[in-house]
This record gives sequence, C-alpha cells and structure tokens, in this order.
Amino acid sequence: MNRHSYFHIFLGGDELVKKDKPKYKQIVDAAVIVIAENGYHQAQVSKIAKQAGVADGTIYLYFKNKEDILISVFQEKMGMFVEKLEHILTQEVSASEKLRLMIESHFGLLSGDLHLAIVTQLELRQSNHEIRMKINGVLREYLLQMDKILVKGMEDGEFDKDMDIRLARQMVFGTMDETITTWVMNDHKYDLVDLAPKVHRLLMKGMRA
Amino acid sequence: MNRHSYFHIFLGGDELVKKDKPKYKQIVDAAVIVIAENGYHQAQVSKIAKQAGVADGTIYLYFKNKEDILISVFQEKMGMFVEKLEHILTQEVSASEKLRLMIESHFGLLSGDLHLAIVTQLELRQSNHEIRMKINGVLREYLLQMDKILVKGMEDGEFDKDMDIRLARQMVFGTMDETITTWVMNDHKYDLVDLAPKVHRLLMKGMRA
Amino acid sequence: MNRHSYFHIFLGGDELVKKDKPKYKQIVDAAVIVIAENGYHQAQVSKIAKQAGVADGTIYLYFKNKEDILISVFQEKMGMFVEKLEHILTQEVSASEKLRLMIESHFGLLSGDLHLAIVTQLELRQSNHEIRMKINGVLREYLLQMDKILVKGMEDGEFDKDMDIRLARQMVFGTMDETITTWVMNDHKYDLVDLAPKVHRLLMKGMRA
Amino acid sequence: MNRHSYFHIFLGGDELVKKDKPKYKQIVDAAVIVIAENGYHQAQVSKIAKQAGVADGTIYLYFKNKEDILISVFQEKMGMFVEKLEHILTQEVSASEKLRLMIESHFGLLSGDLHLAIVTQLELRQSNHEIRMKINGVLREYLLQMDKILVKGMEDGEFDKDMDIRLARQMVFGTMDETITTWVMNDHKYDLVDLAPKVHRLLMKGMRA
DNA sequence: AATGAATGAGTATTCATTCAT
DNA sequence: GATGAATGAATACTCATTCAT
Repeated sequence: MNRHSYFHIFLGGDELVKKDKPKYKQIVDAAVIVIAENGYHQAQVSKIAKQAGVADGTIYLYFKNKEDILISVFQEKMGMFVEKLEHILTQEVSASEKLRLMIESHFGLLSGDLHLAIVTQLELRQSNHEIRMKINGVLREYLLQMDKILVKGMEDGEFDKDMDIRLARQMVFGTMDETITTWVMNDHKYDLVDLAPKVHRLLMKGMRA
Repeated sequence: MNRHSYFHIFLGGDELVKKDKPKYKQIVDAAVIVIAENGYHQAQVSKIAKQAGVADGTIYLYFKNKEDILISVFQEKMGMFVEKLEHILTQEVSASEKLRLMIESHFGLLSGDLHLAIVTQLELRQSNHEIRMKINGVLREYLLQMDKILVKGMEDGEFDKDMDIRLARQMVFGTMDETITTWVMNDHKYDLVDLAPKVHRLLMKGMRA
Repeated sequence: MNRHSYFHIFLGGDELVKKDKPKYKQIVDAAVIVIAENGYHQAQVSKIAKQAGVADGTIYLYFKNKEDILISVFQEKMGMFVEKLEHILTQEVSASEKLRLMIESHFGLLSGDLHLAIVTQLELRQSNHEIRMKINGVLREYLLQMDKILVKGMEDGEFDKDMDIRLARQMVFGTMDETITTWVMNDHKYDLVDLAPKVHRLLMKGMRA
Repeated sequence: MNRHSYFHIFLGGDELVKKDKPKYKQIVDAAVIVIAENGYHQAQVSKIAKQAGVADGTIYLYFKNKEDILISVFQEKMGMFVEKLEHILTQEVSASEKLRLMIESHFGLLSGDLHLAIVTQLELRQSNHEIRMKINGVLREYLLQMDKILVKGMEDGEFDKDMDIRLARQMVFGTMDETITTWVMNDHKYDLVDLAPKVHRLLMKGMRA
C-alpha cells in the first residue's frame, strides 16, 4: 500500500494529495506575493498564475475557485503559527513565559515575511463576508491554543483567577493585532520583535494575579 | 468662531456648505443603513440613493465619488466619538476615571446604534487600502485625544511612567476594538456596556504605576 | 391617469413599459440579425449591442440576461405568427381554406424575413434545454390555434372524424417545419410560398374525410 | 469485396482500421450515454472518456476532435437505420407496405434505445451549424433510400403520380420526426410503435393515387 | 438643483486539445 | 498504444459615473 492510498483512507485523499504536490505551494506562495504587492482587489487569478509560473487553468486543478485560494493561503500560513504555538505549549515553563514566547514567535513569523504580514493584517480583511467567516474558523484554532496558556496561568495562580477569560483573550489578541497592524502601516520602520518584551510586560501587568 | 468655521478655512467652503444641507446627512445616514443591512460589497450607490430617497445623480452633487461617501460616513459618525471624548477630557477627574468614562462612552455609542457598529467594526474594514488609510487619518484625531489621558495619567503618577505610550495606546484601543468586534460578531447577544468596567479594570492593571 | 399607469394595473407594467420603448425592439431586431449572420454560438452580447447601436450595459436595462434576449426574440416574432393565425380563424371560410391560409401566411412571414427564418429554423435550436423549453412554451400557443382549425374541420365533416388530432397536428407542423428548414438549408434557392398550395394539397389528402 | 473495403479506398485506411477496434465503439457508445444523461452542452470529452473507461488523451487516438465523435455517433447509429431500410427495399411487397415497414422499423429502433432517441431527437440538434450540416450529409443516404420507396410507389401507380417528390419526402420524414420528438419530450409515456399504423394511414392518404 | 437613462471597463472560469512520459 | 497534467482562449454581466433634460 503506497503512501497515497494510506492517506486516502484517513484524510479524504484528493485534497491532501494535491496539497503535497509542488504546484500547490507554488500557487499559495504566489498568491501571497501578488496580494501583498497589488492589493486584495487587484490580485486577479491570472496575475497569481503568472507569478506562480503556471497557466490560468492550472490554478483550477488545485483550487476549486478564487475563494479557495485565499482561504488556503490563510490556512497554510496560519498552520505555521499554530505549530509554533503547540510547541511552546509543550515546554516546561511558566504561563507568563509561554505568553512571552508566543508573542515573540507571532511577531517573529510576521517580521520574517513582510508579504505575509501585509496580507494577513491589511489585505485579507478586505475579503467578503463569506471568506472572512472561513478565515475566522481557521483563526479559532489558534485562539483556542492561546486560551490554554491563559487557563493554565489562572490555575497556577500566575494570572488573576477572577479574570474574564474572553476579555483577557481579546486584550492579548487585540493588543498584538493592533501592534502588528500599526507596524505594517508604518512600513516596518522599526523592529517588531523588539516590541515583544514590552507588549508582554504590559499584558502581564494586566493579567497578573 | 465655532469649530466649523475654523475648519472652513482649511477644508474649502463647498464641502462645508454641502454638509449643512439636509440631503447630505440624509445620504450619509442612508449609507450606514444600506451598508449595515446589505454588506459593504452589496452597498451600491443606487441602493444608497434609493434609501436616501434621491436620484442616483443627486449623490454626486454632494459627494465627489463613492469613496467620498464612505469616508464621510466615518468622519460624521466619528465626530460624535471625538466630541464625547473632548467633553470627558474637560472633566475634573483622575486619568483612570477618564479612561473608564471613555470606554463606557465608546461602548455606549455603538450599543445605541447597531447599524453603525456593524459598519465600523465589520463592513468598512472591507474597503480598499486607500479608503482605509483615509479612515485611519480620521481615527488619528480620536487616538490623539486618547493619548492625552495616557500622558496625563503618567504625569500624575497614576500610570506607569516607563510605559511606551504607543504600545499602551495600542493595548487600550486594540482591546476595546477586539471586544466590540467580538460583540458584533456574536449578534449583540450580551450587553456591551456591562463589559466596560471589566475592560477598564483589565487595562488599568496593565498600565498602573 | 396616464397610459403607463393604466397598463401597470393590468399587465404588470414594468415589463410592458420596457417593451414599448424603442430600444427594446431595436435590441431584439439586432439579435435576429447577429444570430442569423454569426450563428447562435457566435452571437455575443457585445455583438448584439454593437448592432443595436447601444452600449453593452444598456442591454441589461431591457433584458434580465442573454437568455432573456433569446426568448424575447422568439416571443416577439412568434407574436406575428399568432396574430395572423388568429385573424385567419375569424374568417368565414372552410377549414381547408383556413389551413391553406395558415400555410401561406407561415411561409410568407418567413420568406419575407430571411434572417428570422435562419434564426428560428436553425440557430435557436442550438440553444440549451432551458431556453428550448421556454421557446416551446411560446410555440404551444401557436399550435393550440392550429388545433382549432383541425377540430373545426373534423366537426364540419371536412376532415376525417377518426383522425388522431395529435398525429394530425404533428403531420401538419412537421411537414411545414421540414419544408421550411430544407428551404433555408438550400439557401432560399426557390420560392417557399410557391410550395404552399402543394403542401396544402398533400396535407389535405391525408386528412380529408 | 465487402462494403467496408469498398469505402476503404475512398475514405482512407486509418479511419477504417480504427473503427474496427473495440475502443472505437466503446467511445461511441459512451458518448451516446453521456449526451443522453447530461445533455449536449454538458457532454465534455473528459466525461465521455470516463464513461468509456479510457483516458482523455486516448479519445484523440480514435477521433480527430470532439466534433468527429458526435458525427461518428450519428454515422454509426444511422448505419442501423440504413441497413434495416435497405433490407426492407429488397422485399417483394407493395410500396405502401414498404412505407409501413419503414415507419415501424424507424420507430422500433428508437423505442428500443431511449438514450439514442434522446440524443438524435433533442441533444444532437443543439450542435453547431457545421456539425449539423455533416449530420445532414449522413442523413441524406437514408432519405435517398426512402425516396426509392416513393418513386417505386409512383411508378407502380400506388402513389399520386403528380406528387412533388421532395415535398412528399418532407411530409413523410417531417411527420415521423415530429411524432418521435413529441414522444421523447413526453418522456416515452406511451408506446411509439403503436402509433406506426396510424402514421402510415395518415401519410398514405396524403400520397395515395 | 434634481433626475435617471445610458455608458463601458474589467475578470473568474471552463474545457477541448496537446505531448512528455 | 495509453495516459492525464497542463494549457490558454474566450465572454456575460455589474455598477460607478456622466450629462442632457
């Protein structure tokens, strides 16, 4: 039994097989570049195809439609964030330290891929309701992992036990998001990762027991 | 000399004269309703005209183009927020109390106009880069007033003197924004203003000296 | 009360008002010419608009979509056939004579508009299932009138009383249709109306009592 | 020398050799099924290949292009009709009886293959001008055989000697065609072959000397 | 000032056909 | 012979904006 048929059974196959092919990632990466450089509304399928070095029609061998490309971009890239976060969660450190690592990791990933930062913070937010809802679905996974840090911190007495977990999450994510968006809008003039410790300290003061 | 005539000098007369005419507000209000009820991408000029009870062409007697309508919506409505905030700044209370009043006022205004909340938190963010930059310009005035509270609090020793003012502002605004957006996305199931004290407490802990 | 509001009450208004405007007929006539000269599959909306002397977008002020244009072409033109047939039905002549007049009228109308003949006999039959079903609906009205001649002839003893009305109708319409299509495919080399008496005689022999 | 090798000389060998291979018929039969079940415009080459159990590219080893498949469908199937008709022509019976046998045979063949009936009466007529002209070429052979019955009948004094042979053929074929199409459109609710004697009688009355 | 009919630029997607393996 | 991944041309429709009335 080959690898393909193995996955076919557990994961539905078609989808995964396509994601494994080099052109799938090629197109996703092309989409990030085209959207970042041209803006969401000027990111035509033909432009993405050209950037990926494939024919327009080839796009549709790997994606159902344009919407599918955009959601896949977010899914593929968000995957990196979730992976890093999951790794942080396994470490034997305090909740505060995990929070610091998360902020640093999050800032670091976006600092290292300016195109991606523009796409996630500015451009993808211009998408229509339907796409945004699907993106939110992907984001939820990340926020659920984030919650684990907060809950652990509260249980261990590091964070305020009476804290409203939803508000705390909104403060953490809202602060990070606002910080990154401002950085992107200021054309990355300063170093984002340098801000991580300050952001961490600010948030910690807010949540400390 | 009132505030309007002050701006009159800098912004050009035509604009202002038109803003005083009844149809100007009529169209702006229609735009809020149409965008909230149909979504940003389904808010055609003809729909706004119909809602406002004027002909399509009439829109262009009051607005340069569609973009101008959208920016005007934000400008006109944001005006209310700035006015309230300016009033809070004149009060003889602590910076912490001013912060609380601001959050409460901000939440209150949006709670009282669900259409506006949908438009500012969800729909207007789907606009293109250019419009978003202009909206940010309008928002800046509000953030500058907000900064005054933070600076005053730091000077008075209520807030941490070593705080990075930009980060603090991002935490405050990011937390509020994220809280409101979550509330809108949850279809206003709970009372937003009720969350104000909790948000205030959370932010205060973060900034306290 | 003006003419428009009068019709509005009885006929649904919008539709009719548009059909009365000169551009409606202008576009329908342009469609016949474009389809006849370019073939069904090469009759793009932009070509029809150009032929009609209007902008592409104008088409959509008068027609819901391309399908609507095609059905309207058949409806408008078939209207002439039905009108003539209804007039024939009012005449005080034998069923046989009515049949002769119908064939002559049918052949005459198509002889007089070669574009239309090509469109109805060859091109419109290439349309998809949905359009064809709608066209058949329009055609049904014509066949119902035709049935009246056959029924009258049977009642009056001119036609065979034991005739299967459905088969008789299929023979009459099938023969006419096949005759016209052959004439169109032979590039109108001979005179179609000249064939009317012969076709009439042939059909009459088949149906005579 | 058989009929095939006769044509071999005039039509080129490649064609014929391929027609004898099993995959040729496999693809033709698949095309009939796919067109009947999906409609002409939804009968993509890839669907036909799938139904035939071959790869898309394989189609092009047996057919020049898609058009060639469609014409071949008609040719192959029409072959059965011509064969039956040729057999009828050899029989020692009256022209009227031959006509009856032809109608019965024609109705019978289509009754026995509903897919084929749908394809020839409805779907293939949606093909473009060029294909339709080629189909008519194939049909001509059938009509030429049919003419033989009419000519014989006229010579023998069974049919009206003054009959216009072309019109008579159009009546015969038009009536049969219209009858079959109506039967197909009515979802084969009644028995088509049962109608053969009635159709025969109707036509005979029309042509009788 | 107000109208609303007319304009026309711009784009996602399908599918017959090819050709390297 | 057989495959199937890759190609790329071709087209209906929307809607912001104009301008004659």
